[in-house]
Amino acid sequence: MGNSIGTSGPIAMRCNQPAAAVAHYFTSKSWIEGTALEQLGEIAKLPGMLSVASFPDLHPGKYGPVGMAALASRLYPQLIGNDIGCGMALFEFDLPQRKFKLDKAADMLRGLENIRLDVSDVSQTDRSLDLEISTETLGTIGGGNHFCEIQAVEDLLEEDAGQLLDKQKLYLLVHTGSRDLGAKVFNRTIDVSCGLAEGFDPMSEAGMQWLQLHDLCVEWAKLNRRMIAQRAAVALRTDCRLIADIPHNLVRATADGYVHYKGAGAVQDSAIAPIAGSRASLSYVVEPLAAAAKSHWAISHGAGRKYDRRNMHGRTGSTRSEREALLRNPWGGIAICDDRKLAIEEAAGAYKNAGQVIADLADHGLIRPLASMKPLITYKKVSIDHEEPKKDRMRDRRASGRHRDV
DNA sequence: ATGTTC
Repeated sequence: MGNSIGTSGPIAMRCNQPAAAVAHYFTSKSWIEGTALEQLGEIAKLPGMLSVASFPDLHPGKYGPVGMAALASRLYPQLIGNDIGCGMALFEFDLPQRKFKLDKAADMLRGLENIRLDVSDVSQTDRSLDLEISTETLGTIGGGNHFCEIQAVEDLLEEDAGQLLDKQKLYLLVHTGSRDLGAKVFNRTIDVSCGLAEGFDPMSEAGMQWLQLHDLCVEWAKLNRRMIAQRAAVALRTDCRLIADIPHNLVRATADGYVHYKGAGAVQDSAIAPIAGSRASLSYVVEPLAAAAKSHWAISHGAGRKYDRRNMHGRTGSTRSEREALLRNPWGGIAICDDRKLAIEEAAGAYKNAGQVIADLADHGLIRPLASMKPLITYKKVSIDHEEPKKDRMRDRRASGRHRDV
């Protein structure tokens, strides 16, 4: 019997192949749901799986756990899912904190996604891939856990952190991905393949096709984060500068195979990386260390969910004070989210403590925490009523004829 | 995750 790894045969040697080693880069202080660990075990048994790393923000996902990096000789599109290229990007505004008025800035940000963008250099169609490139959704946040957030440095945790981050300035953390484009690619991939369970041989037609579409989504998602930062800068009448952009939903080819990052920041060649907090915990800026080579150059991407979305309904938001609390944080910051269901799903209690995530990663020598960042304005979603720009701001904004359910 | 979808 030959080794099925690297072949595209429909029957893989799932039973004969020993499970890949699974490394845990978390401590007992991080609570990990049993389902997530079971899913991790299933991933390790996939054909061609070589090594799996898991992180303290690990939690269950639809096709596998979120918060892991998996090295394999085969390609598994379902491990990446539909939001191909999703990531976190940190920008610095050329705006001193002393000039910042929370309520005024929040009002200015409300029209964020209507600010005109020049997308003329984004090709509309990729003929070789038979794919129409979305431009309407470029520069938009999306739903779920996506956001863009104005932050300020809470604490510089290392002496040299002051060279990278300025306590007087304002920052923007953008968390979003490839929107409808990635979804289109994923749905197409599911449609054309008889099943994704055994993954793709990277040299097969289907494997190469997916990887090409994937690369496009990764680029589009990165551009999307830049466009959002650009729009936020225009809204606040300032400029911004990219500090770090770390994708956490993608595949990277290496000499050893293909690393599947699922909700795990791909930090190779990055001097610093943002790790998102939640409505209840600070975000962090960290330095990935050389030891991260053993975790396939992956680290956590955020606090990690404690409760899934459905589980959150009924837990909070029933009283007026609870509803108001959904849009405030302990540092005096606010959230812009007109969608109450979304606000409940993203409530403070839905997430684990990002501080513990950071501590666990540091314990394992993967990172050096540089700074904690406090949330000032978290932009999530604005309703149709608020999408119409105010008359006196029509100059640099475009009226939207689009509609969406909220 | 998706201008989602039961």
